[in-house]
Amino acid sequence: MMNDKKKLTLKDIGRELGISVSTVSRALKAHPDIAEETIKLVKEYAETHNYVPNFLAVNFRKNKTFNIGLIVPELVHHFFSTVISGAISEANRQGYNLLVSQSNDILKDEILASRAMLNSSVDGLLISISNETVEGDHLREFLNEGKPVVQFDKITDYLPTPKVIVDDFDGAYSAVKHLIDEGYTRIAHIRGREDVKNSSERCAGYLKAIQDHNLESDPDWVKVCRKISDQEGYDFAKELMESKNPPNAIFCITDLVALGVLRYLKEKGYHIPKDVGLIGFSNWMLSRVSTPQLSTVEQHGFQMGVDATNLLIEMIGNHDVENLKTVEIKTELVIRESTTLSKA
Amino acid sequence: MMNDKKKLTLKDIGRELGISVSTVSRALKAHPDIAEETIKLVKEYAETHNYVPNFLAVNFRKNKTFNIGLIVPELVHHFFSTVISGAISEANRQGYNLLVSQSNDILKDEILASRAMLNSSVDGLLISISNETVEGDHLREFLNEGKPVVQFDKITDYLPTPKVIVDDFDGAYSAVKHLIDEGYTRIAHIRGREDVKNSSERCAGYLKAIQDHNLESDPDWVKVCRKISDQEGYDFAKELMESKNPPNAIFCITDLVALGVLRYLKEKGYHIPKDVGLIGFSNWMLSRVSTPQLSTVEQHGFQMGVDATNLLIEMIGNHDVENLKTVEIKTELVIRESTTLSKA
DNA sequence: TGCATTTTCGCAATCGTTTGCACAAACCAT
DNA sequence: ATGGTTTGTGCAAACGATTGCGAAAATGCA
Repeated sequence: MMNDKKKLTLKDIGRELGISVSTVSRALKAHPDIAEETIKLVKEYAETHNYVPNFLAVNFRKNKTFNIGLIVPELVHHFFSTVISGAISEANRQGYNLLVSQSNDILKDEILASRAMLNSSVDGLLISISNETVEGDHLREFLNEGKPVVQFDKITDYLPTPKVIVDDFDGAYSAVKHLIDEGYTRIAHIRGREDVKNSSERCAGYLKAIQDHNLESDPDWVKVCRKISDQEGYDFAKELMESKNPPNAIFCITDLVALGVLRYLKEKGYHIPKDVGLIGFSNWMLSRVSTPQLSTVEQHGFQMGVDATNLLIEMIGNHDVENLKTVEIKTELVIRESTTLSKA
Repeated sequence: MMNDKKKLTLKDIGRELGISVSTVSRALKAHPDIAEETIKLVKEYAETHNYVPNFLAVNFRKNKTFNIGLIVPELVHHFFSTVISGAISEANRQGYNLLVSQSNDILKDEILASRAMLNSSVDGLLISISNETVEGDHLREFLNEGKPVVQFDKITDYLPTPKVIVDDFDGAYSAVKHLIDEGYTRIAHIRGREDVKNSSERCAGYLKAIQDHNLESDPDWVKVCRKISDQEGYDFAKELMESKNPPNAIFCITDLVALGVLRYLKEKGYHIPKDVGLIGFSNWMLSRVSTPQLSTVEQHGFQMGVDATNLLIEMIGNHDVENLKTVEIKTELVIRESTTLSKA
């Protein structure tokens, strides 16, 4: 019994009340031109008869959808889902809905997803680009139609849009500084691909911290992950520890990789944090429930989602404002068991 | 330099080509009434001038948005984000976009989210209800407007909608049977709240397996989590193992809880799987990267997202079809180190 | 050649809401 | 009373695409 009852329209109300459609429309938004009396009459009728505007018509008329698009490389990912959570929260608060899609880190998929969103007429786009995205012509299409784009986390500087990013450099620096403060002297880093900005920033922060404290550094102590998997962590840990010059602490690009490292170290009987210090990045749930619990760097993903959404909605409002601001979100060191040598 | 160039409309094309709007419209969809020649002409013009229909207008006219709403209790959750991933994939494949929102397991938020979606005019809704949802009047509003709803995972039988669920009973049964096959005889269960269907189903499967194999059972072996946290797992493990009648295997409602159990057991020096067998549910990434790796039950969340979306889109097509089918997705046992006593 | 089809296209209404403008009624001041 | 302002309302166009219907042009057949 699909109850396909026709929805009430302005025309219906006008007919019933013996007034014109335009008056009804204006009365409902309490336009100053309309008599108080009429406004009350209309509003009451609308209320009791449960009038709800046809948003398809409104959107069409206003050329606005109150929908925002969001594209991430991967949805099933602690950090990104946290960002999305923040974006939804803020979008809803401001009366917007969020359309979500993912690129699987494949450019072709990202283009498809963005086209689908452009078509479905979102008012703006939040995007964390795929590893394969460089030029981003598909994103320019948004700008060409006057629809704002805000990049977050994984960004490209090729596109003239505002950006919301984590201060990766600083986060990495303080993670490594923490290791140093705890007394570790031979610190390795398992990083991500060179062409991904976040991973380069973190690596730079790592190097700077080492340098600032005049610690030994060894090119062989920097390993490059391609897939950011725990298995890579395991394998690189093996490589590092079996080398002629093994480190006594490892800073990993992300918690998952650190967990792989942890697995290797425990398997070989190393004591953590006594023999080897270990710190990750991102503060996934993983890091809190592992044994020992992993020290890590909180990225405030929720806040990133909120900020990016805010920026975007602001731009949707002021169409003509050229906004190229970059918001940098400060990280926060989360110290747990895997690095607290001083208390071990 | 917001490039607010007006988009090309049918009217523009008609004017340029000296034909009427209606002919242009029909030509673009190769209507049989239109001459081949005209069709080619129009299509070529549209192509080279990059015509793209104004979907706001189309949607308004057709009273359809090609958007689907999806609401889950929690977005930052391995299982749910996996389901969403499947839903997005299938929705996009069929030309739909997915609007995502979350209820935080709070009824009030769920109502807000569903209203927002109803307003923004989705064509249908996928929902996994919050723990607080019982009657679901806010979901009836969808049905009343002729918009189909499909429930998945966390469902209520009060609503006349199709459902896609995991065969929790069977999954739990086979998990426990696996423990039994491995030689465990005293099996405890840490379950979820009684008023949540999934957790009751799993508990029922557990009990049935125990009973079918004539194993000892003890009411004190069934513990009830309220928040499904790892800390609860830790605490209940302590309770269980310190009791007068400690079990030698534990089946947990979810991997996270199992991880808490694992933490306790390792802390107290129990060997897993030799001293105590441990199996979780859901196959989160957590379970694969813990030490020892956790046995668990794969729920095929991605498939659930795909199936639910499929069902919904089918119903959007056939508005009048009364579809109350329930799709039950089979689970799959994932055997890892934490239960393989026979090989330990 | 004349009439009946068929082919091809345009007119105009429609979806529901918004909004510029005109206009009538009511008011005020001179 | 006259002219001018204020107040309240309605008319009609507009947004862009779709579609039923009618009509002109082209074709077929006798």
